[in-house]
Amino acid sequence: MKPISVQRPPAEMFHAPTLEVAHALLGMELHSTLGGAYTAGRIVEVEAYLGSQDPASHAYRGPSPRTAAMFKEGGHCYVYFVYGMHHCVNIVTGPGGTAGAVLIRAVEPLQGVSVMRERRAPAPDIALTNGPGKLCQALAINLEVNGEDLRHSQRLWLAGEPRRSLSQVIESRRIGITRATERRWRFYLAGNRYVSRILPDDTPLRRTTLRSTEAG
DNA sequence: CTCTCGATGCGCT
DNA sequence: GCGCATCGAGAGA
Repeated sequence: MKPISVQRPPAEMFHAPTLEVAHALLGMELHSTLGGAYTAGRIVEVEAYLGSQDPASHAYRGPSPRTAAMFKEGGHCYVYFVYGMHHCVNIVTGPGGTAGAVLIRAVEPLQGVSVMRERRAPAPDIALTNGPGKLCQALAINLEVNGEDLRHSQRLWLAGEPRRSLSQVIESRRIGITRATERRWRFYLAGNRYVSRILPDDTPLRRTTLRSTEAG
């Protein structure tokens, strides 16, 4: 069994710029007691959505009943229902009134794998949590916890230390959207088995500072 | 492996 | 009506 963290991250991490929160979440853990069982997974793939500055964001045109949770303070979650059958979960970023969010696209199972198998049957183990809809099913995440404060919740919460090194992070274009596809705001852990998709033009994340010339 | 397509509910134009 | 931050099955390379 892989080690599980019990410590919640500092609440300040959710007030960093959304892209930084997306990076920091990689490697952290998402824990759930929803559906009458304890399940948890390590976050291995995320996408950033920058609210009013991002045509691909559900919040681009401002708040609506559906997207109200995105406008909460950083550290809450935004859960939505899509394609008539799937749920997806986001970590909200920034101060209240703004709508940054980080979609959790894949986790690596850490706890409650047998329960995940029951919930996801007949999927093979590799497909338990390697997609945004799949992981919500495995962790029993649904609209019941839309808007939950993950900083204090006993039903759904984050654990572990925010990531600092970006050396194992791959940058990619976002999956399944039709707008703003040129913005490479999908990030995942290099080599991780549970990443949902590898695209031909994926590249290691480049540092944006201290970099005056192209790579040699 | 890749591509295509149907399922299925709901928010928005 | 249209389209959707998806998934799984099936066909073909």
